[in-house]
Amino acid sequence: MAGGELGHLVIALFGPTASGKTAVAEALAERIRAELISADSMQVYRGLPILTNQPSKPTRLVAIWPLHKEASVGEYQRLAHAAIDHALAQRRTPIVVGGTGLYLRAALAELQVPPAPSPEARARWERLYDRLGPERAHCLLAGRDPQAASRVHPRDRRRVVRALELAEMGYSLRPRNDRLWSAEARHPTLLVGLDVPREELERRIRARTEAMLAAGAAEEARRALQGRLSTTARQAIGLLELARLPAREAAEAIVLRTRQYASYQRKWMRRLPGLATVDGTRPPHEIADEILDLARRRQRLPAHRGARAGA
RNA sequence: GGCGAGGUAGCUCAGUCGGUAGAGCACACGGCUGAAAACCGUGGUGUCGCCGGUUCGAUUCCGGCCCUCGCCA
Repeated sequence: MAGGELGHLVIALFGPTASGKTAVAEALAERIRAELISADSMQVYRGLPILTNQPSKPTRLVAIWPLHKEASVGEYQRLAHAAIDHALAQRRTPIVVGGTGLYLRAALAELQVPPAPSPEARARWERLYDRLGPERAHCLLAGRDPQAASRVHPRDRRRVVRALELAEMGYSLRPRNDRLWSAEARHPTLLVGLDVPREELERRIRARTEAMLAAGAAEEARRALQGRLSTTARQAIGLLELARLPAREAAEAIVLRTRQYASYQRKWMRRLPGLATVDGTRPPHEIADEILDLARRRQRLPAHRGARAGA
């Protein structure tokens, strides 16, 4: 049988920024043969190690793309699946650590990812949307893909445009197998969420922001902005703030956006099926022990129950 | 001290010719399938600075007081 001490089990760690995911993952890697794999839409970029809080221990799918590259879940998904399967083949336990809910689900499951439009098609549909206005554009979509239209709000320009592109190419925005919000996974998976109370998280976010500034985040941002930035990379928290605002204001803006991001991640945590919550305020090595305990217990269950728990 | 401007939501402000008020941001909740640190939707959270007067009724008009900012002393 492939896999190490824990067999074919994949361990996935989720939680808000500053909940201590990285430290716990590293503590786990000290205890078992493991392979750390990042599920983070910003850590994939090269050139922002401080702002995106990249781990210091070797981790897959970190710093793999230049800042001018447009990120894509589909592309990330292929790399993540390869990394996970490779680790298992080497009898290592893949530990998927992520802050980006969509990326985490893409790494664990087989999401259907329809093809990208040509830039021309996108521009054409965007112009049409702007010319018709939300209501009539949505009507047009309803005529071509009623399923998609019923799930998309007329004012959601991005999704109406995307659905129109896909309809034109013979696809639908609504996939046949909706695996995003299910517990389905490619391998038996233990999904753990680190829970940290709001007030404690706020303290950690402030401390981390100060630490980033002290570590030279402003210089990192300035350097990154000298090159071409993809629309995805330029969304990194702190990048534009540090370039445009005085240091104090930038720090406040970073704290605010990080807090908002953390609250978005908590939402994902509530919603991810099959997620086991552990107390993130305890020391990382204790949390790691608790997770290994959960993992070993999971391994004693019949495979089909392990794979489908919470589905 | 004098003159001027102002005190309305957590913040920045609008408004009410007298019938207890609303925008943006923040915040909360929900959605999401080649952008997700993105994007979309829903929700107003309030001694209208304080005290008194006029009035059926004052956040609005009148008087006094307190506070903030600016200019002049």
